[in-house]
Amino acid sequence: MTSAIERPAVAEEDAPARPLRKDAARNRELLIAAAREVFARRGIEASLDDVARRAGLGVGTAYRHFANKYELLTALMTQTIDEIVAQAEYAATMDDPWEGLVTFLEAALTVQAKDRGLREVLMGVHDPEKLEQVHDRIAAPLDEIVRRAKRARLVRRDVEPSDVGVIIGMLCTVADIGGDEHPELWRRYLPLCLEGLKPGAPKPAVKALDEAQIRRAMATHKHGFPERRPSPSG
Amino acid sequence: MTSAIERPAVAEEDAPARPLRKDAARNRELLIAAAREVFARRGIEASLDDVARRAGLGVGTAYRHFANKYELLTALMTQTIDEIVAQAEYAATMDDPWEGLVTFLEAALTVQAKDRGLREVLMGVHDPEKLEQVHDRIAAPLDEIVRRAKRARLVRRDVEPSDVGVIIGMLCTVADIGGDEHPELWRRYLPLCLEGLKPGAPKPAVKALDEAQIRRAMATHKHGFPERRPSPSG
Amino acid sequence: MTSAIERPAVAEEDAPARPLRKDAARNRELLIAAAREVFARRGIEASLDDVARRAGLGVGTAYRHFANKYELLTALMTQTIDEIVAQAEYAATMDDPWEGLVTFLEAALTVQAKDRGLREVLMGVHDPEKLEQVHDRIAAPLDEIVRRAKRARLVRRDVEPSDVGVIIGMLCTVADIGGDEHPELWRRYLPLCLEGLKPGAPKPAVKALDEAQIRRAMATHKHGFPERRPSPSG
Amino acid sequence: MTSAIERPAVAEEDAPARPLRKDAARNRELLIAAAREVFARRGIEASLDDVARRAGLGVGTAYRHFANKYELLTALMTQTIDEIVAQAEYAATMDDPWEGLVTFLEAALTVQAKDRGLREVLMGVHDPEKLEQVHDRIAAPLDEIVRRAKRARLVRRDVEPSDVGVIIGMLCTVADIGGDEHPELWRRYLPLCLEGLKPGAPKPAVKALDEAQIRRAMATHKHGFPERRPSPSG
DNA sequence: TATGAATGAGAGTTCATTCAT
DNA sequence: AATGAATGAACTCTCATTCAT
Repeated sequence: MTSAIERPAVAEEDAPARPLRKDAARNRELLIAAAREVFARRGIEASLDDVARRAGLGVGTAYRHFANKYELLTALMTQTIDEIVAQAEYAATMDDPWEGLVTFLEAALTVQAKDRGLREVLMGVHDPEKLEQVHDRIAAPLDEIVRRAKRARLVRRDVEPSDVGVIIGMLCTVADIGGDEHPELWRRYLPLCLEGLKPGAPKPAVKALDEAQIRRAMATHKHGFPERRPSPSG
Repeated sequence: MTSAIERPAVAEEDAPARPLRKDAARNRELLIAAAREVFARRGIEASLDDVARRAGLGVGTAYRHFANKYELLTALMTQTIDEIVAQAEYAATMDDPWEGLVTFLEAALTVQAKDRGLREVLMGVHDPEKLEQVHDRIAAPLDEIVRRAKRARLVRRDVEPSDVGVIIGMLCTVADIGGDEHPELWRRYLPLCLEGLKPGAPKPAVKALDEAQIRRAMATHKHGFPERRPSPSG
Repeated sequence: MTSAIERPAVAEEDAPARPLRKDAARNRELLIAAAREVFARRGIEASLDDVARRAGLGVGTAYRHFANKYELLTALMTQTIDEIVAQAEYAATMDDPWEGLVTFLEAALTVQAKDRGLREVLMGVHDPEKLEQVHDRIAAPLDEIVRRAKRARLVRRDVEPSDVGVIIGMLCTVADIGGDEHPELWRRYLPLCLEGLKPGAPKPAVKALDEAQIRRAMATHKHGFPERRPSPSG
Repeated sequence: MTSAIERPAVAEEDAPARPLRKDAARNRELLIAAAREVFARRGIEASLDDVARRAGLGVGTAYRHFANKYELLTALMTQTIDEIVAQAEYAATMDDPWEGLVTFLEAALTVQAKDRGLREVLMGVHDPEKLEQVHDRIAAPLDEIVRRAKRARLVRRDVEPSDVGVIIGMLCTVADIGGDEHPELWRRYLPLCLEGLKPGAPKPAVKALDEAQIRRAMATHKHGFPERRPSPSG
């Protein structure tokens, strides 16, 4: 459940993942924690200076650990994905497949509902490679969760793993709307969404995305991240 | 359905809204169209320079028509809200209440699904006054739509107008995910959401927001738009 | 006589005014020197870009040291005010009260005559708070200078400290007129003004401003500096 | 005493001063009056758009009458100079030379004291040619005023016409300081200055500027007027 | 001729990123 | 390794000036 992130940004390419010196590792965690707080409150617009200051470190240190702001954001996401993957793996083993599905959704939302910056990053991912990794890790347990629910006739045949991802996105939006004042609002719409997956519900005319499609869809640059600009010369 | 945008930003005092010169009116439309395209593709982060360039005009012209970037965004929103309100009013009069509800949702989504910037504005606008106006105009027909559906026992008693607003938001997110490649993806999740409103579906433990709550929630500054600053000209 | 400028603009919170790094301190001085030159020559209309260029630095650096153009101007003014206050304090202790008065006027003018931007700021600053501070510091020695001259019957009874301030302003104008070509022109009009203060000279029909009045008068926004605007970063 | 300005800006070079059509002449006066009001209140920073709006005309019309903002400002000055020249001519004929001198100074100040923009322009003149014309017209009566006062031993031998000009400037500054709240403050400092001209007063060590010098000094570009910028290409 | 829409250079300011200390 | 000063491109907005209507 804790972060699996171990490589600093400076470790180019495929260095053998040498563990960080202890204080460096600590700074990395400080930065991620600070980023989470700052971005959670003010969104991804917040400046890295602010993040660094919150972490009690200099900006330079932030750049030693993360090649750029986007990398830091990605690290946040990765860390969270780690948690969600863990939850998915656990949920995939629960006795009751329905409970597994619900547990997974609740876990994912509980993590994301509190963090605006995180939601922004998760929906606006830029690095197709990174996203591939995420998908590679979540695909199996999510598949399993959905497959078991289908086998037990708890959800329709046309339901796909991508549906679960989309539903998480939808409920993130509800969390956005609810904001700090109604942090549990998404819980109203979770059963609502689940209801529509049940065998009794009509099968929608539009098909779900398959795995390749959802990968591509999410990898498409959608959210206001600037193209990597040419580095300032000075 | 017609545009509510009629006065250029320069009308400062109490000018009687004299109609624009033909070329100015055309440029205004060019700007709005360009803004829609640019913001639709790149989000509200896009610069007014880019909008003007896309319109084939100078920045100054943009500022002649809209006092600032935020006003332009608002104009876009207003125009669309007009359309949606019109749709709501129409839907509220349809013979079949269910068809009315579905028609309204489809209409709203059809408009918003294509426009990321618009969705950002609609979810993130922080001009409470403007948003009040929007709510003031949409409240009555939306109320009517929901009331009729409830009276006909097509949706549960605990369903509120705010639920419809939230569902629109959720489906906007789906549109975001679908992007240009799967522009109809949201149609898969519309029936799914509707299913959850039906009397057969379990009543969620969390209550819907009432009107005052949803107004407040949406008015809360979420998406980092700077406060309107006083002009520095003195 | 020493500079009162010690904290960089970045010290936002309650940092204990840690001394600047050596290079930063040097750049700060470069900036102030450049600002003095540029504003002295071209007035406060000159752009910060020009100031930075003259200092051989980037604009960003100017903004690291001064929150905005206005702050830089204030820093300049503060530095000079320090000098003038010191001169006033010294002049107030001179054996010969008349020599004290003249010495003070000459000192103040010598400082200001060379610097158009400074004169503009001193006459037009509209930060009432800052100006209050200036007055607070200069009031006592100036009072003393005038009081001693009056007690020694060297100037009329109706002369007020504000007269000295006004005379400085008048001579600044002469310096303006003289420009670089006649930098000492103001010295012609200094005895002229002093003559009018002597007991033999007729008492003017119009009374001098008292301290409260001159404070108000000088605090009134006269030279079009924009209000400090709230930062748009939110 | 009324304006002697008769040529529109469009009359290039030395057209034979054809009188303007009546409405054009009226617009010209409207513009100058509006400019006076606007610049008087807000200084020369005010925009031409504001001036034109105040005149009830379009900016374009302003540019038909004045080649640029600076020309308009100059027209203001010229108009005032006309008044002052007329006053000078009148004062030069008064029986009592001292009364003539005082009358002239009071008249000049009365005109200028009320108008901040005017003072800014008068001190910041740009067009050496225009200034030459002004000097050419004021020189004779001013000379006469000073000569008569000297002949009657009312002022020292070293007093020059330029001294009177400088004193006007100094008192303008007092008017600046007095602002709207103490519009008569300059009257306190007029006798003060005059006292210093009297034969009893000591002769200053620094000599007055002669006519050529003061012409040059005032023609020197001192105040924040931008170099004529290259016209925008679009 | 009069109008006011259009233009774009330029101003103040921010912030991701680099680099000297 | 850590720091934070420096950089400059980019952004929003203004206004003198031009030009189509």
